[in-house]
Amino acid sequence: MDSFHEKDAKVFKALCDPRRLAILERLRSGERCACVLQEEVDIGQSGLSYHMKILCESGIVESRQEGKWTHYRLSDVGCESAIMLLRRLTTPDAQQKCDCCK
Amino acid sequence: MDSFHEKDAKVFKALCDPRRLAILERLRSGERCACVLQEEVDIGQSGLSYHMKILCESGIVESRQEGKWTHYRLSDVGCESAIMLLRRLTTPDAQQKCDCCK
DNA sequence: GCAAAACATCAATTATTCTTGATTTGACGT
DNA sequence: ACGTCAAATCAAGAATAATTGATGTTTTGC
Repeated sequence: MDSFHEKDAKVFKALCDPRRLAILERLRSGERCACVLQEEVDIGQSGLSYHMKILCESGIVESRQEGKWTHYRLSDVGCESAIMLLRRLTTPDAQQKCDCCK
Repeated sequence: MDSFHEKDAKVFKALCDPRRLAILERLRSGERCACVLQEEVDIGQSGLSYHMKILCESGIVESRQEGKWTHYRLSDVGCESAIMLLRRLTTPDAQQKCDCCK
């Protein structure tokens, strides 16, 4: 299919899993390291890592390495561009009717 | 899992498929009946019906019956509330740090 | 009432995503 | 260099979602 729709879909794929939404909700109150997130959302280590990768690749979350810890936080830029994308996708264009709608 | 996250995820599930994004894009330029959409996005009849159901159930699209035709259009209310949901999910809260972030 | 058109639904297959435990990698302290 | 801890990656299975063709439903025209 169209590659730009694939790319847009990726952002929403990051948002369409309840566990990832639970993670996002935790990050709203500030940066967190993986080990803390893991407890807060009650998930296994490899499971958290899997979901964090998806969130980071979508651009909504960014990570910061500090020694052996990884800290995650919401990305201002990523979040804002996700909102703008959604707005763009749902904003009406020029008003044209198809044939069968007169 | 938390049922409210399940419910929120549903909106984004509607948006995370490239074919559905292609459909949305078509609807931006105005209402369309299923038969026209089907041609425009090059999909089979039952496939379109499947995707339209998901879009309608998310609230982003609404449908209107006219005889044997079904017309679909973007829902102002649904689109706006999807944007507000995304904004809410990505807006930082009170700034608290977890223990290991000092 | 019958046939056809426009969709919706169903059922079977395929594809994708999620989960889980095991292994690997990289950083740190000793 | 070795052991340990934090995460990432891998691999196998389970769960979900998408595709496709067949069947069902409703409306319209005859």
